[in-house]
Amino acid sequence: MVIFDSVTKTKRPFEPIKEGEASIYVCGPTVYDDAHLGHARSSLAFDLLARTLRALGYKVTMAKNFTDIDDKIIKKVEATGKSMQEITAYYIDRYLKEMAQLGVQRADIEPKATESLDAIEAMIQRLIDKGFAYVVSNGDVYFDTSKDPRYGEISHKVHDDEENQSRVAHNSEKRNPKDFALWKACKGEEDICFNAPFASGRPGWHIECSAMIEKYFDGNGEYSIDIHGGGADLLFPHHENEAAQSRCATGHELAKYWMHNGFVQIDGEKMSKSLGNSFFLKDALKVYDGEILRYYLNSVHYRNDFNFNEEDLLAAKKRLDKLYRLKKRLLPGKASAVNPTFKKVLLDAMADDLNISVALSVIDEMVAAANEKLDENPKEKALKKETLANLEFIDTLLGFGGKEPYSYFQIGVDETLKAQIEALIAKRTEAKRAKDFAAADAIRDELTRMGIAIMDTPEGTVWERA
RNA sequence: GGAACCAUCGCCAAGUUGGUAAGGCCGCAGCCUGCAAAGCUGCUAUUCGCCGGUUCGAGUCCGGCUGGUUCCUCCA
Repeated sequence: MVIFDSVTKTKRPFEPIKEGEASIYVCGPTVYDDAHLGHARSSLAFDLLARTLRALGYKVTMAKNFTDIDDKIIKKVEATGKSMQEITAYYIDRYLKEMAQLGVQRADIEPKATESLDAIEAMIQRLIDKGFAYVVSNGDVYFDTSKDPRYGEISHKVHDDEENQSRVAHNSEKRNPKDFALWKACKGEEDICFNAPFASGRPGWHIECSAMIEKYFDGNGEYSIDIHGGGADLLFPHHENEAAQSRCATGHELAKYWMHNGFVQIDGEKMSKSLGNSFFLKDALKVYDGEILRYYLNSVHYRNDFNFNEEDLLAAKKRLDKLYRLKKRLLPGKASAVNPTFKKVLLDAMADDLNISVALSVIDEMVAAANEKLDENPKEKALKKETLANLEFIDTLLGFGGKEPYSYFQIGVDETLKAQIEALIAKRTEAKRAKDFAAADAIRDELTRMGIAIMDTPEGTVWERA
């Protein structure tokens, strides 16, 4: 496995800190609102990472946190009158359900800030004790970036204090402009606060992740985890700050590899709520099946920016359709063993920093080759069984193609409509038998108007939702 | 203002060590079909934003320009 490390900006061979294992921590969402397409993309990208590493034989432990203490959540509490727990539990539940629709496997560890306060406080205390952090008059605790000579190495940000000074002038008690809050002291009665030795208050955003990683991963004395992931926007300041805190608190580096996924745009425009475009994942899921969205969102390399639009989505759907049409030709039957060459080529592609484009092209070629052979000899049992096994492998590695093909093509068609369609097809088959092609074509037109496409096969007429 | 990344066929998109452009969508022709659809076959960039340079040879390296995105503030 080769991974593009955002810190060195090069592809580096994956050499885990513990032989045969892979520890991954991905920054999850702050749960104050519904998940958007960007969350989906990040989630999907690291799902692919975990699946690939598992397929390569690594024992993967993946953690994805929920930030459930945050200013935006507090604002939502104030705006809705609901409790913080109600709000965060609601959005966590929705997030998990929507990601499940995309075929994202659950993380092995899903830590929450509210459940990690002990670790957070301990780490802050350690930083204070070691002189890397300081408490100011109101009880806020800041990390002293000047005490960490390696601060800036993750994001390659140059210290340009002069310029930044003006921006953060109001934080007068900060010793350096780049210092950031580890703990925010309670401001008023209505604030949501937790007790801590330094002051009643709540943790800063960055410390959560550092503390959770220390809590759940042992590391090897040199690094705490193998891979730290997240959106490209998190590189600075979030990951820079995480790295600094952990480095100073533990004496070793946080992660051996850093991976960052690219951004999602919609129809060429920056994704924002004000645009009113299908910003939320839930809206996209109303229109498109999760599996298609998964295929589409994963069809572009995770580091590239992604321009979400209907035309491309449709092209992606057609590619997936082809795979399922092949699957129709293979059933009923049982899978034998995956073709070793196919497996190797597919895995090699994914092992190259998740080269999904090559992986998908390998699949397309496999599908075409199988169709060709089946055209020649529709009853080739060994081929059918092997192809079925190939499809199973694709499902395990990439998370699509696992459905029963007829149901895939009939998503959103209820039983009544189904019966109606099948009755029409039966009528058409009768008309065809009687060589009444005008009547047969009229029925086909009617089905087309209903959004149903039909195709005649040696085994009879089958239909799909167009 | 500072920094990073990107720019390949009508559209999406691959292309570590420079060696002569994957795959998909669309389109065209053919096979198959009562006709279609589906599937298959063939065709579809002498060319990789522009201008220079290095080299026997560059999409791939270097410099400049143009265009786009991102980060420097909460953000996947």
